[in-house]
Amino acid sequence: MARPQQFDREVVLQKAMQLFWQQGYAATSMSELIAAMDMRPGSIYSAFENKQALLLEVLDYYSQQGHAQVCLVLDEAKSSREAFARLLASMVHEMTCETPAKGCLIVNMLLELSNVNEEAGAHLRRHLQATKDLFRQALVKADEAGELRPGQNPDVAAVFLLGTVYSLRVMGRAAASQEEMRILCDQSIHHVFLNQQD
Amino acid sequence: MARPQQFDREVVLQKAMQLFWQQGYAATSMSELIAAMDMRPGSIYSAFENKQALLLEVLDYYSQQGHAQVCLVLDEAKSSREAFARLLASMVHEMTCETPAKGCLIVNMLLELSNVNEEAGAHLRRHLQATKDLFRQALVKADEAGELRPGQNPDVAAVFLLGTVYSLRVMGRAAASQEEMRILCDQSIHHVFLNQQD
DNA sequence: TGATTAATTGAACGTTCATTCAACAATTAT
DNA sequence: ATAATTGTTGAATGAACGTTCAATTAATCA
Repeated sequence: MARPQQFDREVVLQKAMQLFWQQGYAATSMSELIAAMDMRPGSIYSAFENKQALLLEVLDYYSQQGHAQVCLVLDEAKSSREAFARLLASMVHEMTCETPAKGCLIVNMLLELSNVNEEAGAHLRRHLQATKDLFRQALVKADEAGELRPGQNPDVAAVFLLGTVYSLRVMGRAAASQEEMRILCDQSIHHVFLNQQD
Repeated sequence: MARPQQFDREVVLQKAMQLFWQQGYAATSMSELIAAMDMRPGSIYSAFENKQALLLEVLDYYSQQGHAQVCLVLDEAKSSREAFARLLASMVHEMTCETPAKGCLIVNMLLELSNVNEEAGAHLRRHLQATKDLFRQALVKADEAGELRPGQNPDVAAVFLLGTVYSLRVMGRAAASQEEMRILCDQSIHHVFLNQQD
């Protein structure tokens, strides 16, 4: 028995996410958010509390989507090597299909905010830890299936592959070429996994 | 025949650098710079033009110091393997000796600014390209000395090792452990270089 | 010593920022 | 219809931002 919301929460969250992703947190003003979300100040503040809370909800939304994407790719491939190769390749595509590249919202915000915004920093580190756990989980199976190179183990490989992801995220913002990124991915995959014919 | 400057340009640049490094560009206000540099607004503006120009000079200063440090380490070690191992180890130390870790000014600023500050972005990409060139140059010698693993070459290895540096920079801000960083470094060095006994 | 030059000072400027709120609109329940 | 409830609106708010500038200070030179 009241007036219904005119906006779709997920749609306006995506609009806000695009801006934060492209420009960063501090460089995105409420005026720009108001324009992009097509909402008036009062509506935004009644729906999201304030700019900080809006950011946190955007981060959670991105995080959830990211993890779903990772799980999907890791689960449907027929080997761990192929799974991680596809995951890295999709990131290379993501880092190069737009100019200028937006990079990764999480890594961008980690480097912009982790020292000046404790709450955001905690969200971001939690996400990265969860991603590492997903990697590790997939690599335990890979190890049991004998897919890992001698000297590798799930813990080491998870650190190494997450590091490769970080590299790609930075290279994206550095405007590195697709070729360089592919080289890095190939090297990393080759370092962790046995060749398929083995 | 005029009043001499009261401040040492390098000293106040370092003060400004510390703030930008710790907090980022947007999160560092002129008020904070005024306090840290112990200069009044007019002095800062007459010496550095404005906040943007101050940043660019800080970036150039950091860049110059960074390259000097890289050259030093790469030149004085008795093998390329040891040179890069020491370089990465010093970065691990840099990423973990302070809490919260400041990371790397260049990578921090790249992820905060490259999409919203064209001039800063250009400076940052130029620095990263120069670093890659330094790496490549050292790796050409390593290749000639037969230090590289089969399948490696200076171009590929430079991309890979610069990627490792990016990983460390992000891990620093993610509050990763020294142990994780050491694992990543060991893996990368082992991937690129032959074992010393070979 | 007085003139000249340059550096320093700090109050003040206009702008933009994130945020608030009273008035208004749209829906449901009675 | 009317009351009750909630969402929307947009002008207004105070604070903080980067920046400016007239006045002052400190040095050199004639």
